Amino acid sequence: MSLRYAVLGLLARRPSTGYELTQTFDRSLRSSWHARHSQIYPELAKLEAAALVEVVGLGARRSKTYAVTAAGRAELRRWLVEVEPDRSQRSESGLRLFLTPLLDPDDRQATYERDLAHVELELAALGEVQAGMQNAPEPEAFAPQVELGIRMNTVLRDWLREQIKASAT
Amino acid sequence: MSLRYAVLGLLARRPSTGYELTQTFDRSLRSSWHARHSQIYPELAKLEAAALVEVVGLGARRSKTYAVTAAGRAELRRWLVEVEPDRSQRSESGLRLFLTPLLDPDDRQATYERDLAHVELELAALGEVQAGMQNAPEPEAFAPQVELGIRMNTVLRDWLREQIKASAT
DNA sequence: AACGCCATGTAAACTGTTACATGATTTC
DNA sequence: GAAATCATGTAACAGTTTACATGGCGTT
Repeated sequence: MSLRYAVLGLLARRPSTGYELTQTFDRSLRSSWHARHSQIYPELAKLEAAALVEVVGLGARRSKTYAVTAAGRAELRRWLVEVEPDRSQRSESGLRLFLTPLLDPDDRQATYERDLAHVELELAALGEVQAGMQNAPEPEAFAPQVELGIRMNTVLRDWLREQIKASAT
Repeated sequence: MSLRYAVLGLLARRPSTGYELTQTFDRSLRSSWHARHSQIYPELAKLEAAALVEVVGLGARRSKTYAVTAAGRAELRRWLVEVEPDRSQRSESGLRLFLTPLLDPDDRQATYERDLAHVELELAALGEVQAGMQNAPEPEAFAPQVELGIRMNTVLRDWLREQIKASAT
């Protein structure tokens, strides 16, 4: 059921085509939700049928720009404030981290180093998002969310460094 | 494909019945992976057919205790060390946090406070896990993983407090 | 006119949840 | 002996991924 609200929420940020949503899922939302175009296009059709979004423009290559309707905005708000959140998560990386103590020291250190390299790339990418946000086209209130991402990744980076140092002994 | 390795990994920690695995998924693994018994029992049957686990004991109420085989351990190691991790995540809470700036200040503050209450419960639960780990029955190398969970939740708690304070102005 | 990217859509296979179903053992 | 919990399984449905399919537009 979350996909519906993910799409609704992204469209509430700015009207977009299905193609643009697909890219936003890959870029901004990859750390919490993911969806392929094969899921997005049918969902847009369903949302349109429910009058929660509408086509506000046709562009090149028969692209359709969607925007949320008033009803869509109300439904998004209702979900965000009134529906009890599902707190369960699904993270293969989390599972791997949980199981890493089962490995012998060499393998363990190798996987921690692989993870560390990835976290550092992630932090660099988030730093760029943060730097590029001053000259954003629209007033962006999402700076704190980026900041949270940076803090989370920093904690993970430091923890990985500690584990690597500890297993080097 | 991760479910297979989640089950294999939990059995590598200690031999268990399907019922016990279900509980472990709910308790220790709820922050990164989740599975219901309806998924676990068929997976155990498949793992047994692939000779990665075996039944090592029959208990009361026709319960079966499974343990990983040597082949299972090798396969788990191969996955952890050699298979490129899928870094994508699935977290409804993350999605909600990402969309919260769309709400007006009152609603936003209310959702942050709901989240804060939940994070504080989570931290309390993790504190208990940490405290109860000294007198664990088996040598546990999972203390750092618990520590990481605590640090992550602490960062989130502090961030939520900041947002609440900021929106109170 | 060939290549690459933009853009949308559908079908089949796989994964995960909810609901149905049954029986054993312990506790009161 | 009734109720609660332990314990395992299957079936129907919902959600997700992978693969298939098609065509438009811009560049070289």
